[in-house]
Order: sequence, then structure tokens, then C-alpha cells
Amino acid sequence: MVDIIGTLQREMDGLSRSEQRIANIVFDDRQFAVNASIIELAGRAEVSPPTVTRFCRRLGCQSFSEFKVRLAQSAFIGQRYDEPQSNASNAEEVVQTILTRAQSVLHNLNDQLDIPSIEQAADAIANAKMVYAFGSGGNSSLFAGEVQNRLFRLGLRAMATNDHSMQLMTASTVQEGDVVVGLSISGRNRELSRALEVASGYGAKIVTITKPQSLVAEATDVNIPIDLQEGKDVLRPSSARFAFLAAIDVVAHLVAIKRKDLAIEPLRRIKSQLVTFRDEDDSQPLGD
Amino acid sequence: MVDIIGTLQREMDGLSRSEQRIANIVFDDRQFAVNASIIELAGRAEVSPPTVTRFCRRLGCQSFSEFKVRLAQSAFIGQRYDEPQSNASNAEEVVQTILTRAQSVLHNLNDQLDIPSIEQAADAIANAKMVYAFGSGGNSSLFAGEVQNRLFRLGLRAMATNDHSMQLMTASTVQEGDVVVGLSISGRNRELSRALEVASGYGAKIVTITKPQSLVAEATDVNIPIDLQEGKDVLRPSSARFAFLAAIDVVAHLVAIKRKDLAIEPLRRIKSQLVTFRDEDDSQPLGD
DNA sequence: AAATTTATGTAAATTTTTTTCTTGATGATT
DNA sequence: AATCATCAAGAAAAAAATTTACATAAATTT
Repeated sequence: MVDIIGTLQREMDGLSRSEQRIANIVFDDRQFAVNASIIELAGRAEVSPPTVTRFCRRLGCQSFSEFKVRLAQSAFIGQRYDEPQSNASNAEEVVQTILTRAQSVLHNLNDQLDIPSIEQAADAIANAKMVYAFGSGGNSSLFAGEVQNRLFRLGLRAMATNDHSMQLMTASTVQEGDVVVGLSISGRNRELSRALEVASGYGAKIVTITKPQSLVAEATDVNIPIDLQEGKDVLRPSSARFAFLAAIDVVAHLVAIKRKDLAIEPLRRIKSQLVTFRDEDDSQPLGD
Repeated sequence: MVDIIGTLQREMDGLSRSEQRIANIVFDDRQFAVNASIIELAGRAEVSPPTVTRFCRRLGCQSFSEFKVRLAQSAFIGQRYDEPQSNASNAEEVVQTILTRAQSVLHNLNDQLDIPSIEQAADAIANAKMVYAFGSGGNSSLFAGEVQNRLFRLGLRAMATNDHSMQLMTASTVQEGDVVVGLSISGRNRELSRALEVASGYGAKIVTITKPQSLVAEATDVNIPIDLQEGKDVLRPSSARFAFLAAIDVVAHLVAIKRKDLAIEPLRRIKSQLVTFRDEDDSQPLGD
């Protein structure tokens, strides 16, 4: 299943002028594009229907209707992927901006995520004796916490630290078979990189999620690269968080699959504790 | 956004025999149904094309192609919602699944977010003397941390706690003008609800992000309702997190706008500390 | 059992989409 | 600068898909 919007963005340069006009309409108003007939779409793009057909073919679709189906399947609602410099001032606009940006980050991530490194990371973690998650500075400490939160449920021993000194000390105690997960948005966390090197020296496997070619990425056995520019608006919360959380989700989910039989029992136990302790509804997610 | 598969399941009884044959094919082989022409679909169901058209109309679609589009839209999500474990076994599919789900959660959130309550929450927080963020249990404690992480940057005094006893004790110390932010996915956190009531009794304003009509939502001055069902797959990470983080983002961003002049200086200070302490690149998000 | 409603197919009409063919533009080569 | 090749894009025709209108069969009600 290929992501048609991603394909379109990639192919954008190779399109002729008329085809780019069509593409822009598709980007701007997916709602319309999905529901329009070839004639309506052609009309709005001020091109002829055959041009639309050719446009679809160029994107690897066999027909216009196949294109529409694929477009409909790419469930992304983000209206515009280019950063609209936000001068959002009322709540409604802020909601739109934040949600669109979050979706757009996830969308970019889709093209960017490096499958082989994710597989390797999940493999290493699934077989780890102990997993340490290191991250500091608000965002990355949150990620580290999230790694722990995800993994302990799967019956793995996991511990998160956001304290540089603790990271360094912990790194000195690792054993063969342990995995250290290093998290950094910028990749410029010198203390983290030092801790990872120490842990590596003592035989731990180092998995990171960070900016490629960065300091932290260097100190790594497996890096899952994430490279997203943040906008300039200092007031705007950083949306890289969504990307990191999604990446952690993906790895955790893969670990869960790999550990399936090992993971079910701890999950069942956690759940039964929560349910008997709190209330009878068991359709809730694990852990509030 | 209407879920055509859900509609179909509900309407099943009201369908004629021929129409049920069509419905079964749609259920059994969505892949086929989404890509087939009306003639192919009619052929496979052994009915005539007009019967298919009538079938689409009965489901509230204006035409066959509208039906296909709606099916395609729900098919993608549906496949993954229905049988996530069987489907997602390799890394690529897991990536698709997680990202699609996250996006679809954000999409739902867009329809669901209650603007007035967000405005009120942001107002209360922007003018708070002190903000406490309470949440427990992995996910919500992460949210509480996030609230703190967002707000202290804006020059607000903020403190997050995930410890029930601490929440209760803290609640006893609040003063007029303080805001307590309560976070819970399920809304069934009895200890949290008690702590909120205590804090309310001592004059704090209570803001929550939680499921509407829930225990926690009751104990509230302003609730931002979030109500998302989680899938059944216990192995699958809960994607409600994306919704909560987005909601927190929105509120924090609004607070930032409301406090603009007050917020710029703390942000500048944090940034200059980080930059001089760490390195020269100042295009990075605040706090790794 | 007759009358009425409902379901469904056939055939025609309409709409949509694709193919074919032509024109005009652009650019490289002599 | 003239010629040729290539490509983009539309017009018109052809094909395909879809819908409408109508007719008949089946089911249900009276």
C-alpha cells in the first residue's frame, strides 16, 4: 500500500505545469479532489480531462478512479503541508494549526522512517536483559519516560533516567545483553553521548532516536534517524514530539509483536490488577 | 466523517436479499469492492448494476462512486482497526498502522475539541498564580509532566505530580488564584477526583482534560472533553496519547499567546542559557 | 385470491472516462 | 536560422461506466 500523497510530493518536480496545477488542487482541497469527477477536477485546474488521466498514470495509478480510491485511502486530512506561518490568535485557529502541523509531522515521518533501523532496534530491545532509556531536557526526558512506560508492560525490565549524573553512573553498571536507548531531538546532547559511549564500552547495545549525523547518532549501534525542522515561532510548542512518540510507538509495537507470547501474560496481570483495583470496565487503555 | 462500514452493519437488517449479497462481498473483500467497477461488483454479487446503485443510495450515498470513496476512506482505517495484529506483522505495516491511527485520532479530535472550554482553560491558566498538574498511571503522568514542561517556559509557576498522596497533600495547600489541571484518559481515577475536590474546596480553579461525564469531569470547573475509544488489541500502544498531547499543545499555545509579553522574556532566558551552555546553534527547539 | 407494495432486471439514456489524433511549443542539432 | 525531435495538452471520437425509466416478478397485505 503506497501513500499517494507522499508519491505526489516526491514526483512534484517531474510534473508538467498543468499537472502541477492539478496537484495543487489535490493538496489544497483533498475533500474536493476525492469527490470530484474527472471533468470537475479538470475544470477547476483549467486543464482538459485527458491531462488529468495522464496525471494519474504518472503517479502510478492505472485509472482516474484508482487514483481517487488511493487518495481517499490516504487518510491524511492535513490541508496544507507547507508551514503556514502561524499568526493564529483565536482558539479555533490554534486548534487548526496545531493539529495540521502534528499531522504534517506524522506525514513527513512516514517518508522518513528508516525501516531497517527500526527492525534492528526492535530486535535488540525485544531480546534485551535490561533496557535503560536516557533523555534529558523536557522533551527527551518525556520520551525516555515513554520508552519505559511502553516496555515494562511487555515484561521487559526498563528504567528511564533524565538525570545526567545518573545516566553516567547507570552507564557504568550495564552488562552484556543490556540495551541503552538514547533520545535527543537535536542530537547535540554531549552528556548523553558520553553516557552512551561509556555504556557501549561496558558491552551494552546502543539504540538511539535522534538527528542523523549528530553527536548522539555517532555514539550508536542502531540509530533511528529523525530530522525535522522546527518552525521559527518561539511560542509554538515543538511538534517534533509527535514524531518521536510515533517512532517510539512503532518500535514498542514491533517489540510487542516479537515478544508476543512473553508479553501477553504481563499485560494480562497489569490489566487484572487495574480492573479489580479500580473498577469493572476493562475496555480502557492500560494505565490511565 | 461518517463511517460507512458502521452504517452498513447497522442497516444490514433493512436490506433486501440482493443488497445483503452485495454487503457481504463488501465485508468479505473490501479490497475488491473498493477497486471494482459497478459492473464487476454487481457481477460478483450476481445482481444487476442498478441494484448496486440502489444499495449505495440506501446507505446514504448519492452515487456509486461516492460509496466507493467512503468505503475507501473507512476501509483503510477499518482494516487496521479490525484486525491489527494479523495485518501488522512487519515493520512497514506497523509504521503505516501507527501513523495512520495517530493521524486519524488527530482528525477525530478536530471535530471533537470544544473551543469554548479550551478558551476558558487557557484563560484560567494564563492568569494563574501557580499551576499544579495531576495525572497518574503512565500515560496521564506523562501528560502532567508535559503540562509542566510547557508552562514553566512561559514564566508560569508549574509543578506536576503523579503521586496520589502528593496530589492530595498538594491539593490541601493550594491558594485562591491557583489552577489545578487534572488529566485522565478514562476519567475513572477516583484518587485524582478526590484531590481535585479538595483543591476546589480550598479555592483553586480546576481544569481537566478527560472523558466527558466521567468521575474526573464531574469534579471540574472547566473540562476539555476528550472521548476516544481505544481498539481491542492489548498489544497496541494507546493512541489517545496523541490526542491529549495535541490538546495540551493547543492550550499551552493559547496561554503563550495570552501571556505574550510575559512569556517572551523567560523563553529568551532559557534559550540563552541553553545556547551558551551547550552550543551555538539556536535554531533548535527549546529543551531537548 | 386479489390488490398492493416491494424488489429486481432490461434496455435506453446519460454521464464519465479513455483513446486517438492533431496542433503548437520548446529545444537541440546541424 | 532552418530542420527535426520531443513533449505537452486539447479536441473529438470511442468506449466504458453509471444512472434512469420502465416493466415484470416476487412478496406481502388485505
